Amino acid sequence: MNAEPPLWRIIRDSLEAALAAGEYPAGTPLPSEAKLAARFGCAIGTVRRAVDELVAARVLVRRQGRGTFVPDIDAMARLRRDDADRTAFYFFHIHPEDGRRVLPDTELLEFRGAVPCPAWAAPHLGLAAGTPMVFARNLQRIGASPVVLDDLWLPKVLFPGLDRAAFAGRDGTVYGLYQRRFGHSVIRTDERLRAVAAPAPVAGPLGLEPGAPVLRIQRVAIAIGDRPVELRISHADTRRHEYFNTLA
Amino acid sequence: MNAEPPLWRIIRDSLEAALAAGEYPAGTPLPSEAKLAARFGCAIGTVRRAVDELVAARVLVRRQGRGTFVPDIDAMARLRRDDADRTAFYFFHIHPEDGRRVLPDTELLEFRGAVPCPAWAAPHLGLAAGTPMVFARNLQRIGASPVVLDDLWLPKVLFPGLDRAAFAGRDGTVYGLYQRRFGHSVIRTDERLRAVAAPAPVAGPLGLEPGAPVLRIQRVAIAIGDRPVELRISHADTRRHEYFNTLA
DNA sequence: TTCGATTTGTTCGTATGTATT
DNA sequence: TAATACATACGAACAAATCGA
Repeated sequence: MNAEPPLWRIIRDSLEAALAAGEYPAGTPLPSEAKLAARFGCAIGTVRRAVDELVAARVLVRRQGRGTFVPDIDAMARLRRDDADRTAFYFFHIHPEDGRRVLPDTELLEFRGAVPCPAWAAPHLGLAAGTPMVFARNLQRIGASPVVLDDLWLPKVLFPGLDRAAFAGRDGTVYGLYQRRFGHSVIRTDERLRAVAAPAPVAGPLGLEPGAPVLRIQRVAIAIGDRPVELRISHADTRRHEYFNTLA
Repeated sequence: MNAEPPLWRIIRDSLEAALAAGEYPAGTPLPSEAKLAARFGCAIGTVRRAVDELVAARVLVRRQGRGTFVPDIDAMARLRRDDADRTAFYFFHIHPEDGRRVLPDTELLEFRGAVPCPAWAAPHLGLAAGTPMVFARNLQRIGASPVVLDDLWLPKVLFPGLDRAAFAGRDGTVYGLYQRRFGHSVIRTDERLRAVAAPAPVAGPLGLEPGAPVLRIQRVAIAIGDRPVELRISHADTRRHEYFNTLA
């Protein structure tokens, strides 16, 4: 009874699996549409339909005359720093209330190369409590003032050899680091937001009174192939900044 | 030097303009792709490309064997009440922390058919301060407990004849009412979130102490044709509920 | 229930334009 | 300039879903 899925869906899933397996990292183009059509034994239009889906899901980008690529997260951020285009800021949602878009400066406050996964964090990443994790605490400044405090939890097995120097000395965003060095291209985030009274360890770095209302953001970053790669707990001071969200 | 836009984009914009002008309301199908192709003097594939874009933007939905329609907001909500599908809950982001998805029950606390637009609200809707507005205050309950307090501001000129009875006696969501009665199909929202100390008028209905941290959501709802139709200030008690957001 | 008309969904193939190297 | 790769547009055939006669 089960009708088989259309050919373009088979091709799309096949491509996504190859991308998740690490073929065609961010710099290298996929085979041309003509070659893919030959490989799959189908018309070029069918390949285009499959790629269209992956482009819509932000897994791939097309460059006319050049080829089709996994997007380079940091390259997009660099090219469009003061642009109105959303894509560069896809994962950076805290902006000044006047609507300007500015990428934050980040200071590494703490780094631990191997800590057991807390029980509360484990289910969000599909892990068992106690799994070895990398932990980092970042303070993000927009302009001069501290605005966001991030706690990052990374499954150690996905980030082999990541140490404090590599983390702090990265060139670009943490997601760029994940992509370039470990092949994890983040394409989606699931976020849960709450208003909470600032705990003391959060209030201090943000320059707030303990108990002041802060925005608590729990984010799971998901890489190509639906693999969760990072759990992040952020606390944001929203007196002069806002969390922007466009649903379209 | 300015290359003219491709044909499919011209067709897409033409269709969107027609939809924004009120042709083809939610129940009635668009002309078939073959008819549209004849009308625009192009191939059927070109029409499909244009419609593809509008489907991706959630402006249209296709039904094989039936036709292409503007989606009926309430019908989607009814069909998928306890479904995992996101679409029905596109505009309802507050959910119990356990992840269940439940549509809230709404109680109308206040309704004013004609109030001048406050100066702080005017720019968000592209209006002048003092423009006549409809104002409503809703209390949303999830399960038994009050969770969200909404203040709605609607440009009166867009909602002629809307009175308390029609507003309170609606069948379905407010966005369903906007669509069925006034032809405003909301397809996008821009939201700005902050954590604030609950003002007294908010704390009372939510059963909170004044000053407790609450999530403040400022939302502009945008209908087909990029027309802002509603400004909503919500305050949510996030002790037992969360604001969910998936970026994909 | 069956059948046919209508409409969208899938797949094929071709030709030409535009951007990049 | 030439080769390559994606973008646009055309056209055709058949499949699958829907609806009414």
